[in-house]
Amino acid sequence: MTDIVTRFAPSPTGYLHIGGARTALFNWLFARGRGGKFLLRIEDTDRERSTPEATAAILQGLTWLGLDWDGEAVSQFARKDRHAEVAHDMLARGTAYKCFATPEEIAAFRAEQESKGASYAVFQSPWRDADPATHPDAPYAIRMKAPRSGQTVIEDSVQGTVTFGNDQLDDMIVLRSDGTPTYMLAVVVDDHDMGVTHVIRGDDHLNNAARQTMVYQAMGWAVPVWAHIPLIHGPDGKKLSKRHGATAVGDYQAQGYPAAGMRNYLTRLGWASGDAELFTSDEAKAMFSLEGIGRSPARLDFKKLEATCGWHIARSDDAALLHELEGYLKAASRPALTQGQRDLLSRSLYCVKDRAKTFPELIDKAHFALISRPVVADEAAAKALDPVSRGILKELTPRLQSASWTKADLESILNEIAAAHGIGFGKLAAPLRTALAGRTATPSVYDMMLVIGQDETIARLTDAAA
RNA sequence: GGCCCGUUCGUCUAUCGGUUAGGACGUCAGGUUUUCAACCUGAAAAGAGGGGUUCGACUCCCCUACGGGCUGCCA
Repeated sequence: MTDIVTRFAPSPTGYLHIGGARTALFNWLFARGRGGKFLLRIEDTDRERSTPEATAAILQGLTWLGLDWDGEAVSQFARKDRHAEVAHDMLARGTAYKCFATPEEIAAFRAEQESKGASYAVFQSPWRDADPATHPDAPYAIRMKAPRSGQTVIEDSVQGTVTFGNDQLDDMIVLRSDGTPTYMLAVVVDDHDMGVTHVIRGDDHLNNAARQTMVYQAMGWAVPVWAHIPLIHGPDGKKLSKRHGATAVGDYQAQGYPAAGMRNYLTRLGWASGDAELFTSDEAKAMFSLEGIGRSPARLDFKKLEATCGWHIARSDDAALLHELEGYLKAASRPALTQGQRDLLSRSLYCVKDRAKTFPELIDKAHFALISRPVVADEAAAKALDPVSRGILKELTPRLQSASWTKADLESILNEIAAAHGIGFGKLAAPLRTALAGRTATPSVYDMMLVIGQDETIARLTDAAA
């Protein structure tokens, strides 16, 4: 069994799309779960549309998601000489030919076919069987000499056996008249040279697989295992677009979704292994297989994404969580934490992290720890502070001065006060909550007091009682 | 137009000829509770339509409908 080699091959024409990220994830899971290699290749042969900024954005997106690749990212453009070499090799083998047809001639051919109402218009170059010597000095493109009859069969791990009639496939150009390779050639040459054994990519490439198979055959190379995965759709079932909101992985980071949750959610989108729903990346690597990939496009469901992320946040190590949260603040262009906030937030994580689904939510739950006096109460919280409750707070303060500041001690003091006034604990907790956080929805009053400490607690209660 | 792919609860999915069609998110109803969450229990909720094949089809075949992809000297 040869070692498994997968790759992710985006074109750097924009940010890393969420669908592309999932494709990368599947390749990563498959390779990493089987001791194989996961390679990265930037398909930058289209010089017009490729930008270094897009390349940087893609690498950044993969890095944030935690999808590490082996070796350096390969630039497809840098390999253009090798591509040309293979094209000429095909020429020498007689599996390709020089075509002098101009784009105008080809366009005219298509227009004519269309006007005749032909069901399909596969361009048949007159140069396929002509002697190139009759037209020696003109620029030419190199076209694949594809079989005109019979069929080409794709054995796809996801889609099954897919058969194409060769009469549907034209003699595609492998090397343009300016000497640059087309995608169809470059992708095959690179995958072969890089030793790629499994091509896992979007099913928009399924048709291409047939033509690419012809290149493999023309060169006598082993065809890789294909796995064409369905694309991701928006919540409305339509093709994912800007209109649906977040389509770039960077958007998800900026919205505060944790990377582990994104990986888990994206793994389950279009793939399943029994009833497994929530798992770590190590578990995912162990479970992942091509057989588990679904055949129909999946829709994005933000509610489920959030639920998944909440599970991961709750289980995160505090230090790692804090670190990632700070990465979120930066990505979202929010102010960084002060050292004091960092400490308080760190101390409060235990009582807020199992309540938050995203980082902004986590920060909101930890509001009581991040604010400083004077605590400003919102409208609903302010209602809990009436003359009676202020009196109780006043009475409570001296008791807290001498408390040992453990949960048990605080509990007995508060229960005692509540009992003394013949009120339920809830009646006492409300004004406390207002005094400590200025809000009606907070962690437990004990946790808040323990996190902010004795001095700060007493100061806030004194403020509120005044 | 041609070729190719797809279609199970609202959503993600399990099922690989025989199940009361299972799980998860969401929704709804209870419970727990110092608030909000979290958590626990329960409920409603699905095989696109039509033909076959078979003792028996969600599962296999065909047709239709709907959705998607490809059809470039883009990737």
